[in-house]
Amino acid sequence: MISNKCKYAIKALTYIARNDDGTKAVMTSDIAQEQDIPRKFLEIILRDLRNNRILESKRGKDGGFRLLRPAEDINLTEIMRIIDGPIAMLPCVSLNYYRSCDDCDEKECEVKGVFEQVRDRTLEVLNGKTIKSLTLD
Amino acid sequence: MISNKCKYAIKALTYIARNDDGTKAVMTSDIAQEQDIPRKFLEIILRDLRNNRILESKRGKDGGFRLLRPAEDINLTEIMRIIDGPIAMLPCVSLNYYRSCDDCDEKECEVKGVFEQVRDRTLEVLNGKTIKSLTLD
DNA sequence: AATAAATACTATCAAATAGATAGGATTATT
DNA sequence: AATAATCCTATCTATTTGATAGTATTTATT
Repeated sequence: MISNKCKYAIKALTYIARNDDGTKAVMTSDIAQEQDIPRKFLEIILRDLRNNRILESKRGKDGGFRLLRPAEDINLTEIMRIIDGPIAMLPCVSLNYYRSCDDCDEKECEVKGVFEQVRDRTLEVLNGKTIKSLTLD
Repeated sequence: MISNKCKYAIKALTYIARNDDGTKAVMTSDIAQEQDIPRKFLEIILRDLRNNRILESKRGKDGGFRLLRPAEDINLTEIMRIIDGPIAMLPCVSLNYYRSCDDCDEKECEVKGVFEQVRDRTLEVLNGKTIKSLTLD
């Protein structure tokens, strides 16, 4: 399961991609209202995405958020890793958040192989998905 | 991520499948020691699997656990669903634990489609894996 | 019948995570 | 100066995770 937070992040980014007309930034309150996301919680999420160089922000009146890169260059995996951490189902199989298992010898672990396959198939799908591709449905 | 509990369950079942020689049941303490799983925690897991008709148990001296069905008839998905619940990454996309989203209209949700694909690819792998297949590595 | 050895059951607990909410500080525009 | 937006810090509650403790019950053996 991905967290609600992560789903909110994806929906927010998609909304921003769709609604940035180039004239002014997209406001938290608009996103919150349109996408039905708790506003204060969304603030945290957007700040997080900004700190991770997915968004840029502008403060003060007419402030808001804007994608720092083109929507077709922002991959879903990147967002999921920022918000939720590993995509893999086992730490010992994670490409970006690898941690070894205490309880098994990785050389002969039977479970590991299965979840490497799951990871690869999952990434085959997710690597093909960008914020841009989500706006085209 | 799957829980430790779920990984323990899979490892325990694989151990039982490999070590049941037909003469006597496999004991919790042996599994715990060999697979490096906290014994009391493992008790809970095995009881859970027994209550869900994956294992049968025998109490008292020479007691222990045994698969209720052949290892090739016990699918990984079944174990994962018993221990961790849904396999899908979103409730609204789960085949066995469906729950609707409060915050989106499923008819036009852009996020849903992606995670349906992930679910399908994941199940393609997991549906092909049984406890038996894990013992053959 | 007593003993030993196993599972079954109930209760509890600590730490982490999820999912927020509150309130004020800061910045930019008008 | 007023307004409207993000930024920041702190806090909170409920749930889940990952266990541990202690006792009751059952079975095989002696």
